[in-house]
Amino acid sequence: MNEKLQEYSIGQLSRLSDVKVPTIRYYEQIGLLEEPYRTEGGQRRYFSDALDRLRMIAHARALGFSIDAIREFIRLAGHPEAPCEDLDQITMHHLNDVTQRIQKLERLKAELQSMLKNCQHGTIEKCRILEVLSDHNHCQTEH
Amino acid sequence: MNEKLQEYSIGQLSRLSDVKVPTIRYYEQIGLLEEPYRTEGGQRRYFSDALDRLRMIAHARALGFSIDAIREFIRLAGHPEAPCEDLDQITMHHLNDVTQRIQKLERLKAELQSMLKNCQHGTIEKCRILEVLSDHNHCQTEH
DNA sequence: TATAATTGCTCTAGTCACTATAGGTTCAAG
DNA sequence: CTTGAACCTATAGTGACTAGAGCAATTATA
Repeated sequence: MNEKLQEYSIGQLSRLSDVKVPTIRYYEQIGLLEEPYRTEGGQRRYFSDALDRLRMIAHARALGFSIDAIREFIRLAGHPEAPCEDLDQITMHHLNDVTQRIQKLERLKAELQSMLKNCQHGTIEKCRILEVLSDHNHCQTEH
Repeated sequence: MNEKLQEYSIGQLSRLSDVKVPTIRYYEQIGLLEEPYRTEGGQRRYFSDALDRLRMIAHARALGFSIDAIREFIRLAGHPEAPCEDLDQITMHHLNDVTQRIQKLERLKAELQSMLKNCQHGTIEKCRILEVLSDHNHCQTEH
């Protein structure tokens, strides 16, 4: 049996995490990922803990958290005994953000649909799309 | 009666359109707004047509259209004899985009809500938020 | 009319979260 | 030992602005 720790090159880490190679280097540069050890030739070599963290980062990004929020997650993960209120706060804040974005987009969707409905498929002169775009008062909703 | 055309400084235009001064200059720079005439001292002076266009741009931006899409609107508006199908196409494309963005955000919202629901308000160590972040398999939906 | 306050000017650099490119080096397979 | 893929650094580019420095012009007040 192999007792040695599994090592990964940056390319392997990329394939395993679905994070692009330049992005991994970028995360290292901004301090999200620890600097890994290097081979004699200067190439990065990672262990599975780096993979775990990278997956966590990728997942949080996919969930829409900002880099700063992730930085905070990582910081909090280093204090397992602390209460998780801060964690809650960040998540709640993000949820509010997402909810607002959805509302905005719903309004936009309604307006786009009405734009399409109102277009008589004639020439631009008669097309209300430009009209709607030019005149905010045509809007049914605030934005 | 004042027969002279109303003139606006960039600051007045900004207040009337709710577009910030540097943004107006930026729009001019990228060719969305025509270069206005200048006073002897070199300051920009606008007429109401610029205000109309700026409002149109601001409105389209608020609706989520990209600068490129707006450029396209302006181009099409300059050819009123052309069929408005192109415009329709842009709008339709945008509508699809918005619909997809909404769907994605709805999934995200559900995920965040379940994360918060599962939080036991104890310590970070036991908090499921970090757990969920670290393990994609906790997710009910794709993202 | 003098001065002060405000607004304007250009130019450059910064934001976010990457992505792309150039030009060179190291590694692993055959 | 050679070849070619994968790696390295450094710089610049993306979109749509935003911020700052260091001046100049305009407008309001005394």
